[in-house]
Amino acid sequence: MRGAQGDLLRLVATGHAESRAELARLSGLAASSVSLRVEELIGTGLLVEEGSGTSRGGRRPRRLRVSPTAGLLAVADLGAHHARLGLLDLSGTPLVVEERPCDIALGPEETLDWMAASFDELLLAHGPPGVPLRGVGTGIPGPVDPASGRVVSPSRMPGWNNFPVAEHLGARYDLPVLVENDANLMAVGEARAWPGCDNLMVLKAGSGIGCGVIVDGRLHRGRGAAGDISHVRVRTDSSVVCSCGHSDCLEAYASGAALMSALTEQGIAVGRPADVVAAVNDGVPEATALVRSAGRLIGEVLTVLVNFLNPDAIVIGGSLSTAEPLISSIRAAVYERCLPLATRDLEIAVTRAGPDATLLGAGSLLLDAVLG
Amino acid sequence: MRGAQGDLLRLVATGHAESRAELARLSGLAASSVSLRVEELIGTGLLVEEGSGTSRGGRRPRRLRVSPTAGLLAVADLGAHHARLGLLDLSGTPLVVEERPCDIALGPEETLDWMAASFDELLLAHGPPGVPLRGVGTGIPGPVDPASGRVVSPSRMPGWNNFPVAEHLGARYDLPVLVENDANLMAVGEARAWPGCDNLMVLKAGSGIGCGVIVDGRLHRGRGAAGDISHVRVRTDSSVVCSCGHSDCLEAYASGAALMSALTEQGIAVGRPADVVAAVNDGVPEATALVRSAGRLIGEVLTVLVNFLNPDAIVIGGSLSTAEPLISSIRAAVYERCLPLATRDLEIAVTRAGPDATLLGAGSLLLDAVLG
DNA sequence: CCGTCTTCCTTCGAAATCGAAGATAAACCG
DNA sequence: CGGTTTATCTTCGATTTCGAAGGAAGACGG
Repeated sequence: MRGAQGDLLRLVATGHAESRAELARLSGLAASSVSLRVEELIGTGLLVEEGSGTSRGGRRPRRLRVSPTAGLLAVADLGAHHARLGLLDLSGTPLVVEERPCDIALGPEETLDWMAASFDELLLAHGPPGVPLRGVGTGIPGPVDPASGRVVSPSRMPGWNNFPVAEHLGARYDLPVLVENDANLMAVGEARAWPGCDNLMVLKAGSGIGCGVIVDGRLHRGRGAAGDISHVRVRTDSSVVCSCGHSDCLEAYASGAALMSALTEQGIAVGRPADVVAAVNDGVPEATALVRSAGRLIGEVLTVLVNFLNPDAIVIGGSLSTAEPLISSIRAAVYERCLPLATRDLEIAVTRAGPDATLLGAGSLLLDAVLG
Repeated sequence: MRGAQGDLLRLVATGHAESRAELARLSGLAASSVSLRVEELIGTGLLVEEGSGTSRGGRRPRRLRVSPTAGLLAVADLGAHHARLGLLDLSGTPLVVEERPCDIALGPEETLDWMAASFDELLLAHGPPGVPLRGVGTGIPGPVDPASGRVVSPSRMPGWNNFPVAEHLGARYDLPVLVENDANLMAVGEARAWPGCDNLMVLKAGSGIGCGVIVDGRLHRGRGAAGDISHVRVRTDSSVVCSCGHSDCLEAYASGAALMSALTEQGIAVGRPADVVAAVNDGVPEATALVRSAGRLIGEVLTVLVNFLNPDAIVIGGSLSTAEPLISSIRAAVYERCLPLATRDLEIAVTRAGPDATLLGAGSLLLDAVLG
């Protein structure tokens, strides 16, 4: 699937184009060439024509879709104690998504074997017969070197340091394999839900604080470590030493883990970040106050980045994103302190892609590899 | 000059390619197509063949250059009290650069007329006869809306707010016109001097503190205001209100203007940022101490941005960049506090492009418009 | 000095792409 | 309802681009 055909298929798969005319506009190819290639793609069974779209004033376009029988992608979002696993078709649409408990502290081999076994189960139970698996991807809650597919100095993944995840998966699957930081995948997944927004900051507020950056419509990796905001020094009265060795990191005050231990110290039992949200929603004043101050600290850090990057939107996801006070205090801090020029058109909102954003992002990046 | 021919010419003009073979590698076109197009470009007088390059193990390439008679670009770097003006050929090489005193506080019309008159003088004195002017560009020490070419809420340019600079220049010159923030142009100019570095932060330390950002090899504008770091809140003991209305902005402590007024208060006479550098180099302890603490504050702000953007290099230019203590204290702060993953391959260095970086950047962006 | 290698560049038939013109289909509007 | 407008899609000859093969020019090594 190379060259022009791959480009066209990708445009349809990613939802950017739905008709031959749109393909012509977006690909830069002549309409006649597009028709030719599309016929071929329909001939090979990768594209299907499906009804007609909505008119833009003239003849209605004949809607194109990636064939549901063209292939499947198996994707995962590994978390500390839970993983989300799913099967997508080649348009990135989920067929099935499941959340299962797991424990990455068991180490990479065991965890990845478990993941593969889970994929097999999903394929057996939900994979339409005869539809081939075309790619495998997973999000990792730690830094990943994009070139080698290795985990690099993760803070909360014992036994994973420098483990060649992509290589390990590649040995089992003779398919394109994607390994990427979970916040980065989440950002890619969100980006598809924010058409017209080419510059996004996507915050993952869960046990840790992650951030993925979309610049010019594409994931920004820098040298592999871009998007870290959790070890920024924040201004506080107290002083706490973070796991990274420095003092007063954002993570030590505003991450789900930090909130949980603070609440526990105050005698309020919480076992996972969602419990913090529940406490806030139940009107537990200590929880609300803590979440508020976490939002303020996060917002103050974002202030610097908003002035610098001048994004179209800040999207907040992760398990803490359902805590309303978090969002509003982030908003307050950003709007108060940023330059008017930077916040004039800035939207600060919760995830549009929902809890599957990471899986959708994995699908999106995998498509590039599969259709490349 | 559209399509494939423009692409080829641009590759030669920007110095990326020097031979047909290199053009083929970089453009993705077949070698045969390149030859065809290059012959045409030579035929129209835009390219010339000039001797041969160095062998890479086989036959020596026939070196290609943009013809010196293909055209000229007139570029300017407007500052508060001085402007640099220059003529470039279409490969972006300066024919002549001059620095002249000016005063932007006289307002846009008068300043732009003065600029145009200066261009005319330069063309008369240094422009080879018969070589046409092909584009005009200028850097502005304030925010510029890239789409409209207007100045937007500048802090130190009385009378310029919302003035349509591009339109005004376009009325005088029937040519491509470029109007862009000076730090952004400087970043583009530096980028050409840092091959292999696709992600750069370029700091302009002069009267103000500007920053241009190169992401993936291209200037990042965001919604037009990207790159601002001067109004970030810094941690200090004292408290100062900035011109933007907030307190403790970086600019209020670490800009050349702030250093000048602090030195003046201590009875040391300085009239421009270069005087501060001179005082440092003369071993005036107050000056050195001030510059050190400015560097530390700047470095602390950069810390956040380095973790987030994970650039290949931070380049420091502007008139304060020759103060060695500034550079070293920025380095110290960044290396001390950033994540090891982010600083592992990070270079922090002074400008390679020198004082003409802004002019070179203007030339580079203008080329895109001229050859587009 | 002479053969071999590498790289650069051109030649020429094959293939892909373009673009103008026309056919098709639906919205819009008196 | 029928003409007008708008947009989508196809047809087909002209143009561009490709790519394999070969010639040109120098490096390298005996």
